[in-house]
Amino acid sequence: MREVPNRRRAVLLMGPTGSGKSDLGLRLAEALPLEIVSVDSALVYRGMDIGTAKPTAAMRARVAHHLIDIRDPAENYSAGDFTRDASRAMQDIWRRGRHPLLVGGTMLYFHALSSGIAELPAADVRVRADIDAQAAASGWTALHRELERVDPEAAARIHVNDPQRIQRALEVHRLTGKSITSLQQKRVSVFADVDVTEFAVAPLERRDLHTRIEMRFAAMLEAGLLEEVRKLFERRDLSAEHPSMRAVGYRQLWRHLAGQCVLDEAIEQAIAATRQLAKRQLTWLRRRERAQWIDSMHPEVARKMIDALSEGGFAASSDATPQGALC
RNA sequence: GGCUAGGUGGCAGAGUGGUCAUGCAGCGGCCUGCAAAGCCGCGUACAGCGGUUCGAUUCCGCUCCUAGCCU
Repeated sequence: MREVPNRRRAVLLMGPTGSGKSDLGLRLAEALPLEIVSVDSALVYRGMDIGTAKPTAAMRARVAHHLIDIRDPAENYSAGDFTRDASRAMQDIWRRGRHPLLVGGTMLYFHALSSGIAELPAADVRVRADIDAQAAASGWTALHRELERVDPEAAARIHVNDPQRIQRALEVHRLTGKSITSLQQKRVSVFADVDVTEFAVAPLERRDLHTRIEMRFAAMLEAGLLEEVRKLFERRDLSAEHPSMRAVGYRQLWRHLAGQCVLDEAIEQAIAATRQLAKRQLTWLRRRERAQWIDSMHPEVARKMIDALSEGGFAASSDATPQGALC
């Protein structure tokens, strides 16, 4: 008698860049009735494969992956877009009688899913251009003062040197006439009625993570990352300002292609930027009280996780080969 | 062996007789529609040993080390 959970479940697999979570996700999904939902702000872009360590076509043929290659690099993607796309993907998966395995390192997206995200207006190019022009003319301090008038609470928590957030708060106010603080009050978690299991995977030692990051970037270059970036660089409609081109690795190699630094410098900076990204991801991870920490350097991580999930009521996938779960 | 110029925190690089360089890296943190983004915070460093001085990273001497030149 196989247990058929009537409650909707979801498994979260979170980890810093280079922790090996994609491979791990694949193994879990092959052993259990799971489909992968990518939680990654860079994997959404088509044509950005090597530098994002995107799961290969072969991997994606073995297990269903969602929210990968859904945007052109010239387009923008946001936490709001993600939340909408992810809920839809999860609904579909549940409808198929399976469970979503959310794998990734974009911690704001996980946060939006768990804590919910308010219904705010999307970014508005015109309003942003206006604000930028104002900033250029009178400085961000003046805009921060303006925010103080319309939304003192936001002004109190947003630092004067944080243009990105000052702009967003002002933008929302100009678009709605209401303060972002008041609008952010009501938010609904996508996981309100879902049984969520959270895993945080990372090497126990920071040194190990740094070594992996360095080796992985070298491998990416070997695999043709510079050529991949060059293709994007040569597109007339992309610039260094595009969010996609601000991604780690792409940004630094773009600078090199633009003649702003030599290749060695770009490489060094890209690796440092990756380490910094991983550090920020770990800061988010430490705050997730419900996460079970898994040492990604341990040889049997996959086995342990599958066991943990099976004990938690996940039925083994009937078409899964046992070996796939072992190593 | 002699002469000259230097030795500043992990690296780069200013400076001063008695509060603080700074940048990069690193570490900690923040985080609600650009998040692989944006932002905040954190370092008795002044080669060693003596001396002068109320006080020395800063002045003097010696030692060691480095670079260049000379024999």
